Amino acid sequence: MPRDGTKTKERILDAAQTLILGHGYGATTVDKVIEEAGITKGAFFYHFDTKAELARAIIKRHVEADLALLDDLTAKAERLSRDPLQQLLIMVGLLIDAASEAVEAVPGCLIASFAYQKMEFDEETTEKLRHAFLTWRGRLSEKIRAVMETRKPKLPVNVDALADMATSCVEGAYIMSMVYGERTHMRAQLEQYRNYLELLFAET
Amino acid sequence: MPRDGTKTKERILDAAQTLILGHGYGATTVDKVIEEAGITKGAFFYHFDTKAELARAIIKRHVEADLALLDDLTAKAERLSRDPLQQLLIMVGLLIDAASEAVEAVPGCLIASFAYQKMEFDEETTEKLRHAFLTWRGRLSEKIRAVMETRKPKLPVNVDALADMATSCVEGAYIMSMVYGERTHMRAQLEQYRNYLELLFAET
Amino acid sequence: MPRDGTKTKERILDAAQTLILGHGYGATTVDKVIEEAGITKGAFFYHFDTKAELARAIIKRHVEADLALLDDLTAKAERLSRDPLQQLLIMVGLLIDAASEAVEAVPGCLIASFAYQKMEFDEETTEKLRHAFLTWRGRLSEKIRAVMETRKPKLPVNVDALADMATSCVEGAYIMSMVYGERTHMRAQLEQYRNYLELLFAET
Amino acid sequence: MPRDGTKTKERILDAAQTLILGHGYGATTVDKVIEEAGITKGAFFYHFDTKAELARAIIKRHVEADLALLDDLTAKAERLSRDPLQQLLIMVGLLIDAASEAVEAVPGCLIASFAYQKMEFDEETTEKLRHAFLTWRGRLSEKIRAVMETRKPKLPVNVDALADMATSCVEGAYIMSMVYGERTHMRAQLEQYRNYLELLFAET
DNA sequence: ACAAGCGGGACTACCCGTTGTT
DNA sequence: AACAACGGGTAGTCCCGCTTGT
Repeated sequence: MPRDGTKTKERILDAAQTLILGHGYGATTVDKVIEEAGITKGAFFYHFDTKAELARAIIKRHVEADLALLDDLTAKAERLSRDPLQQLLIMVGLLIDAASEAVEAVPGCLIASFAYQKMEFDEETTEKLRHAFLTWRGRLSEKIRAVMETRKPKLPVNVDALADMATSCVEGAYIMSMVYGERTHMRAQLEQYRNYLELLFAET
Repeated sequence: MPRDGTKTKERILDAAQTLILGHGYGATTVDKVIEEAGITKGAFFYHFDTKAELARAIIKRHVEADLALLDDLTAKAERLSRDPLQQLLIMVGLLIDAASEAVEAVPGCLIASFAYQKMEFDEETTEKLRHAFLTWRGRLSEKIRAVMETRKPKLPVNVDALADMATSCVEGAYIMSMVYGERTHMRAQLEQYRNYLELLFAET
Repeated sequence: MPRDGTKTKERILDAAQTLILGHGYGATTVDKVIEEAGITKGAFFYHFDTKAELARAIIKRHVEADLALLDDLTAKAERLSRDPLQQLLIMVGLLIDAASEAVEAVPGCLIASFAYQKMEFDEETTEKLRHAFLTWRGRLSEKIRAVMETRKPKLPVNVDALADMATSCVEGAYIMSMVYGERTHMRAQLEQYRNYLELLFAET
Repeated sequence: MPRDGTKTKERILDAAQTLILGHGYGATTVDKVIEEAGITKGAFFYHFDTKAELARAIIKRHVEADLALLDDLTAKAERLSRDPLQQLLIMVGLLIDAASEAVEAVPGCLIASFAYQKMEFDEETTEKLRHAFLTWRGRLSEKIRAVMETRKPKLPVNVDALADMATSCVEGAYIMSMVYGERTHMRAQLEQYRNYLELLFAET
C-alpha cells in the first residue's frame, strides 16, 4: 500500500474548521490552513481540488458527527427510561453535557457559520444544513408528541417550534459564548429549555 | 456648496450590510460594495478610509438602532401597564412584532455575523457586540427581578440566563430562517419564550 | 480630463505581442508582460480583465492593421496603373517591401501564432483570423479574375488557390525566417510568387 | 520480465503532439498529457525526466519521420524517371498525396509550432528544425540544378528560394487548414507550386 | 513499470488603497 | 464629492517533479 493520506486530509479539515469558526470562510485562506496544518500547497490541492470542495467536506463531516450525536443521545435516553417525558428530559440533559463539552473545545457552530455565509455556497450545501436541523426537529417532535399522548400541556403547544427551541438555545448559547468570551451559556440556556419542558408537562 | 454625501454614505452602508449578511465580511469586497451601491472607488474611500472603518460604522449603526428599539419597547411597555410581569410580557410581545418585521426585511443578525468572524476585528468591535447583548440582558433582568419581588417562580430562576433566553430565541430564529428559507421562526420562537415566562410566574 | 490610459494600454499590447510571437501565448505570463511594459499588475488588470481579453485585443489590433495595409496596397496599385495585371504585380511588389520591413521588426505572424494555439481561444477569435485571410483572398481573387478577362493563363487556374498563395509565401517566409534566423526569405518567397504570376499571364 | 514501456512512451508522445499542435507547448501541461494518454504522473516521469525532454523527443520523432518521407519520395521519383525535371515534378506530385493525407490526420506542422515558441527551447532544438528545412532545400535544389543543366528557365532563378517554396506552400497550407477548418489547401497550394515549376522550365 | 502522495513555486485574477484630475 | 487610472501585494489554483511504495 502506498502512502496513506487520510491523516493529512483530517489535519486539513481540523485546521480549516477552527479557522472558519474564528475568521469566517472568506477570510480563511488556503495559506493559513496549510500553515496551521503544517503541510504544503501541493498536499492541500492534492486532497481538495478547490477551496469550495474543502467547505463541502467540512460541513459533511460536521453534520455526520452532529447526527451521530443525536442518535447516541436518543439511544441512551431510550435505554434509561420508558416514559416519553423522562426520555425527552434525559435527552436534553445529555445534550447539556455534550454541548457544554463541545463549546469548551471550539466556541462556535459550523452550521451557523455557514448559514451566515450561505451566498458563498451552492444550494446543496445549504440543503445539508437544513437536513441537520430537520433531523433534530423530527426526533424531538416525535418525543414531544409521545408525551402529549399521556399528558396535557399547560399551554397550547406548537410542536415543531418547541422542538426547534433546542436549536435556538444551542445557537444562542454559541453566539453569546463568543461575544462574552465565556463558556457557561450553553448549560444555562439548555437548562432554561429543560425547565420550560418540565413546566409545560408538569403533572399538577 | 459641496454635494450632500450623506445619502451616498447610507447607500454604502446598506449595500455592505446586505453583502456581509449573505457572504460574510471576508468575502465582502470593496469592489462588490461599490458595484452594489452604484458608485466608484473614489467615492467609497472618500467616505471610509479603510474597509475596517466601514465595518465599525456598520455595527455602530446596527447597535444604535438595536438599543433604540429596546428603549422604545421598554417605554411602550411601561406606558401600557404598571405590573412588572405584564410589562415583561408586553415587551416580549412587542419584540415579536418588531423582530418578525426585521426578519422579513433582512434575514440575519449583524451581531451574530460579526461574532462568527470576530478574529477579523479588534477588541473594540467585540466590545460593542457585548454592550448590545448586555443592555438587553440588563433591561430584561431588571424586569424579571421586579416580577420576582411579588411572585414566586415555579422553578428556581437564573435571572441572567432567563433574560439571555430572549437573545437565544432571536438568534436561533435568525439562523433557522436562513437555513430553512422561511420567515416564521422568529414569531414561533419568541412565543415559546413568552409561554415559558408565563408558566414560570403563573399565579396558581 | 482624468489621466489618459491609452498609452499604457498600447504598451501592454506591444509587449505582449512580442512575447507571444517568441514564446507562445501559454508561455507568455502576465508578469513578463508587465515587466516588459514597465507597469504593474494593478494597471494591467485595470485595462484587461483577463489574459484572454488581452489576446482578443491583440489580434483585433493586428487584423485591423493588416487589413489597413491591404487597403493601402490596393489603393496605391490602382493609382499607379489601370491594367489589372500591372495592378496585381504592383500589389505584390508593394507587399514585398512592406512585409520585408515587417519581418525585420518582428519575425513572426500573429495570425499563424494564434492558429497554432487555436484551442486556447474561443471561436470568435478564430473567426477574426479567418476574416483576415478571406479578405486578402477576396481582394486578390478580384484582381486575378479581372486579369483573366483580357488574358488567357498558360495553365488552368484555381483562382482562390492562386490568391491564397500570397498568404502561403508570407507565412512560409515568416517560419523560415524564424528557423534560419535570417530576414531574406520574405522577399525571396514573394518574388517567386510574382514570377509565377508573370509566367502564368505572360503575353507570348 | 518488466512490462513493455514502448507502447506507453508512444502513447505519451502521441497525446503530447496532438495537444501541442492545438494549444501550444506552454499550454500543454504534463497533467493534461497524462490524462489524454490515460496514465499517471509516475509513468510519465519514468519515461521522460522533464517536460523539456518530452519536447526534444517529439521533434526528434517528427523530424526523423519527415526526412524518411523525403528519402522515400526521392527514391520513388528516381525509380520512376531518369529526367531531372520529371523527377522533380514527380516528387512534388508524391508530396501532394503524402501531405494531403497528413493534413487529414493532424492539421498542423510541429516544426512551425516549435518555431512559433522557439524562445522556450534551447538552440539545439532550433538546430533540428533548421536541419529538417535544410535537407528539403538541399534535395530539391539538387534536382533544380540538375534541371537547369539541360533547360534554360523562363526567368532568372534563385535556386534556394525556389526549393524553399515547397516549404512555404506546405506551411501556408497547414495554417490555412487550421484557420479555415478545411483540408483542401495542401493539395491546392502544392499544385500551384508544381504549375510554377512547369511554367518555369517549359520547353517552348 | 507504474501508482499515490506531496513539496514548493509560478500563474492568473483580484483586492485594498492611492493619486492625479475635475 | 467623485472618477479613472494605477501601485503593490495576496488569494486560489495549477504545475512540474520528487519520493515512497508495490
